[in-house]
Amino acid sequence: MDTQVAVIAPPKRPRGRPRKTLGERDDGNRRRELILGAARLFRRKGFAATSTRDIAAAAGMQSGSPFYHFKSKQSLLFAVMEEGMQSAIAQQQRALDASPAGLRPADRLRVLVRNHFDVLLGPGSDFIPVMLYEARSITPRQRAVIAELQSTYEAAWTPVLAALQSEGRLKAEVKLARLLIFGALNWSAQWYDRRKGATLDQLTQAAMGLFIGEAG
Amino acid sequence: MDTQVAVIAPPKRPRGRPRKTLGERDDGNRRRELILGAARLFRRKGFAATSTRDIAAAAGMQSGSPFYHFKSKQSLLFAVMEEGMQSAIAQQQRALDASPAGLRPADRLRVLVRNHFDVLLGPGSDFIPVMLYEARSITPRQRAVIAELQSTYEAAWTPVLAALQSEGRLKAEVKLARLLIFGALNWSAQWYDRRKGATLDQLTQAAMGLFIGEAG
DNA sequence: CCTACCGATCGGTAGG
DNA sequence: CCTACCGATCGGTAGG
Repeated sequence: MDTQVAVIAPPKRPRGRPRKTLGERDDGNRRRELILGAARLFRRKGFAATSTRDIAAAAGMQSGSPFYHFKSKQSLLFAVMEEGMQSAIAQQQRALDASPAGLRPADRLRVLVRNHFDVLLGPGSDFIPVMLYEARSITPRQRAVIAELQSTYEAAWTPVLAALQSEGRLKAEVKLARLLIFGALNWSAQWYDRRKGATLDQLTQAAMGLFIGEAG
Repeated sequence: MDTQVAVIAPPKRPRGRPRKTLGERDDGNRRRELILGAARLFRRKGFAATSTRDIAAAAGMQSGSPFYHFKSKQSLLFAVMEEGMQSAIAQQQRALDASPAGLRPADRLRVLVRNHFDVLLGPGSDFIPVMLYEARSITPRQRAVIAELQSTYEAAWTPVLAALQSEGRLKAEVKLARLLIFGALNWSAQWYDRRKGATLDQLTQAAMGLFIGEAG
């Protein structure tokens, strides 16, 4: 009679994993799921308070598996930030491309502000808030990469603000104005509730009124 | 011959503790040192990434000693926030009391903005940034206490903004304007560097220009 | 407030 | 990607 070593078989894949459609490869899919889940958790609980086990569970994995895709928890955070910035840049470019050619500075600013609220508060957008609030948890080198992406994003704003200033509609130094404006917008990630209160259009209207006296 | 159990005597009080001046009691002093050190560490590294050992060491204590003064790490965080808000309220009240009686709304706003920058960016003021960025780490009940204090602080702003709006100088809904304005100001805690760049007066000027078109 | 300690949890890894 | 695990660290406590 041979000895039964494992009396109780461990449940196989206790949490449901996303089933693959026939013939569908998921090369980078699990990696994406990790990034998505991490973004959500990092935003809700903060980077330091989120365990890699939380993240693994959110993707239906075992506790050690995230390290097959990412060499460290920190590199996962960096991936969230980098991906967030890259898609924000792309989204902003699309918004600008979709707007009429001869737009006057005030209307151009409105496009940028409205799009920024989308990036920040739109559905499924935890990436940018995480980037904004967890910067101290990445290395200086990683921070430099993110800063570079931020510069690209902000580059679209500077000429618009400069034009408004020379029109006399923006009464503050451009560089400080940009910092203050981004503050006003970014802070909304802390208080905005999609389910109640203002719509993103109303928010945009209020911001435009505040910054350049554009009446509703 | 008796057995020597402890061969190497542990160093007594390896870290220098603050020496007491003759006759000076330090009833609440150590508690204050803990709060002060915690505020600095929470701001620099974040609540979750700061260990109670870090905090103890900053106050020259052993690792278990903070729990003689606070029942948990979280209650220490709450103490930082509560104390921060209470002194911010007091400081704002002093600023208002010290300003001339018949001040017009725009100048009253300037006093509030300038004082807010002081609260936020002045020397030794880690308390408010910690309160702003670690709200998710306290209990709902504690959050309610902080929210009450914030209401008191903000109460001074609402009539000023309402007056500016009816003057036509503020072109946005008062409630949204207040949220956007606090965002613009609060965000400065993320980027302002006391050692370079603008002074707090210049910051105030830029903010006034942006919000109500007050030219330099 | 210190000493000595505990149970829990954490990020990460070797080997498959 | 899972299994099984490790060393380190953490918040907190009993007893003095």
